[in-house]
Amino acid sequence: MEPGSKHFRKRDAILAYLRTTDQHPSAETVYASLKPQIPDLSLGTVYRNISLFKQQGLIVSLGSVNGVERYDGNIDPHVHFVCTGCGTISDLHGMHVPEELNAAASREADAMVDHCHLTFHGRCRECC
Amino acid sequence: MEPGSKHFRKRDAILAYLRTTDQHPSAETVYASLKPQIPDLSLGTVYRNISLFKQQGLIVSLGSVNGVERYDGNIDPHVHFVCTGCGTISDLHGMHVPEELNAAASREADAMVDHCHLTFHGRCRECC
DNA sequence: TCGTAAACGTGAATGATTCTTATTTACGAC
DNA sequence: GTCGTAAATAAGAATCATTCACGTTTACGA
Repeated sequence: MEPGSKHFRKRDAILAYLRTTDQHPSAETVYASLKPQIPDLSLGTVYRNISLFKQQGLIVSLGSVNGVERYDGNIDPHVHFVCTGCGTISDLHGMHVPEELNAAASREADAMVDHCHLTFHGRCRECC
Repeated sequence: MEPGSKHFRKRDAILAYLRTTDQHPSAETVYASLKPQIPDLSLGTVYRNISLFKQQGLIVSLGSVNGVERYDGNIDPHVHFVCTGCGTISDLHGMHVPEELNAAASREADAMVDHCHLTFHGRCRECC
């Protein structure tokens, strides 16, 4: 938002939160995290804006873990690890999917591929 | 089931269907596909058995597409393409995630990785 | 000050999935 | 064969994440 404007206050807070955290939160988590600072925030607003950000490509969905969709405000491609015990998602910045695989996938699928997700699943140290 | 036994009739039909198709169906799709042959099949049975198969490692979940979970009866690791238009999931048998990446991920995540999913997203020829 | 459109809060609606409960089924012991 | 038991099931209610509908608030420009 423009400085001094109160327009889009909540929308911006939601996006800022998603961009700041590395927790890959759910909508509920975003809501719970912002509620103390923004007492009149509603869950509907969180869902509405998250869905807007997704459309605009400002955030990405990481899919659902235990039936709850998770989001990432860091849109440059990276690899994830999901703990099947506690549901924690963490970034694996040390690994990369070679860009050229997208082209290979396009060819094999006979489709227009625009991105891919590489996700490892297992149990973190705390969960086993 | 043992030959000659009628025990586990529906359970086996569900597993057989999942192993036979390459459609990566949802629970609803499994139900609709088997209903004609098994008129007294119920959706609850499909969900119950799918959840059992998942636990036992007989099938894998591919995550949700448009809010609906999808399953694969082919449990050896392979790559998928998901069309964001029509929701079709197809196999990319020509591509592989090198086994040794699991070890690298274990190391970086400090966790016990047991499998990974590589999924490309885009639009199939019919959808654009 | 007024009009307008975007953003929002609230609560109802939706829909996939899970749970509950009573029923059916197969099989072993007698 | 009959009875007891445990697994599998059908049916429908319940749950819960997400979306929708609608009336209200807010900011800004005319």
